[in-house]
Amino acid sequence: MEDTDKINGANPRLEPVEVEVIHLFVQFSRALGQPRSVAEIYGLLFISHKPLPMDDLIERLNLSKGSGSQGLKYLQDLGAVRTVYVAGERRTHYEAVAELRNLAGRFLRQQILTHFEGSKTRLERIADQVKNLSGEQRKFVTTRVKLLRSWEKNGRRMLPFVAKMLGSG
Amino acid sequence: MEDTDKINGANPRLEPVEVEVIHLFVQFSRALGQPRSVAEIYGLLFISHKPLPMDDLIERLNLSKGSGSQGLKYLQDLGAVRTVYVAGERRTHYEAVAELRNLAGRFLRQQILTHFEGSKTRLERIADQVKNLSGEQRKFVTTRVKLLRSWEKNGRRMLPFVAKMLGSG
DNA sequence: TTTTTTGTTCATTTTATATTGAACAAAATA
DNA sequence: TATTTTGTTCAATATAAAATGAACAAAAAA
Repeated sequence: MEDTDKINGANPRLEPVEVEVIHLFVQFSRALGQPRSVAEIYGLLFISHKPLPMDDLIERLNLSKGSGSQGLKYLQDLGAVRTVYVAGERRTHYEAVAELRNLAGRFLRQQILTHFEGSKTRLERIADQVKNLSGEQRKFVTTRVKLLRSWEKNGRRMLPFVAKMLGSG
Repeated sequence: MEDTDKINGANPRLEPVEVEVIHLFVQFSRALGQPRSVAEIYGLLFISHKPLPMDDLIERLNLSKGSGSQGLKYLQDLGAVRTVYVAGERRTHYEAVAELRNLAGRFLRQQILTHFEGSKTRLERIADQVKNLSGEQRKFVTTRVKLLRSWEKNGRRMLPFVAKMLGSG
């Protein structure tokens, strides 16, 4: 008889300490807007003292093959997980990259910068359109555009800084 | 005949410059994981040189009353919008609070800290469970717990810093 | 008081996102 | 070679989040 318990129940395939660590990463993931399955995969790899193949991950976490494959690909692209060769084993094994140094930077770049892409262009377009306005409104919009510019600058200055601070652990 | 165009079409109730600014805030909102309607409301208030009542907002943005009411409440709680009394007007009017100083801090606190709440407790629980382990695994888990602790500390140190940097515009 | 205006709440619907699993491909083994 | 193992892709489905609008309440006006 197969066991189909979920993480939040009592999954005999996971030890208590593993369950707790996974929960921790799932919490993180909600704050960062990442899918739960990805957090579960990273969490389990993070706390496993030896590399695991995809099979193990999806069986112990009750994930589908698709989620496993995609989640691992995502984490690899992010640099949060790397593949490891294990002697005598055919399957590729994975382990967590636990150094925040580059990880944080890459995450911020991927999550934030891609979204901010084009904001510079759009700001310029807005600045152009100010010319079509007049009187009260023109004056006001001009001050707003200035403010937006300064926000954008501050934001850009901040990102590498945050990455550095996080990476200094 | 009523016009029902969306923001991304040509909404005659919104001037081109307003459309662009709203788009900008919608982009922000995706990066920050906030609902689009909230971004639209803030965007329109941000670029309007006089306070607007809820009616105006939902009509020009094609939002429902519910979204308008909830969005404004959310923005008020965040401190991103304040109410303004307008002489001879019965309806409450709203204007954008454009100072990032406190805003950023409150946003970070609300979005990040609430999610991290309990992470400290959970970390302690994990540290406890280490006692039940032995050998190789115990050693490894111990180092991981130390790492998690340092990450948490760095994160906490960073938040006020970020808030300050953003607020210095 | 009755009526109208203004605004809130929350069950339902819609939309966006994540997950699944079947079909497929590639590589190793028999 | 045929067969099993391992892993990917992506259309279909399930889940979570946001938006709607009807019912309701509160306050002002008639």
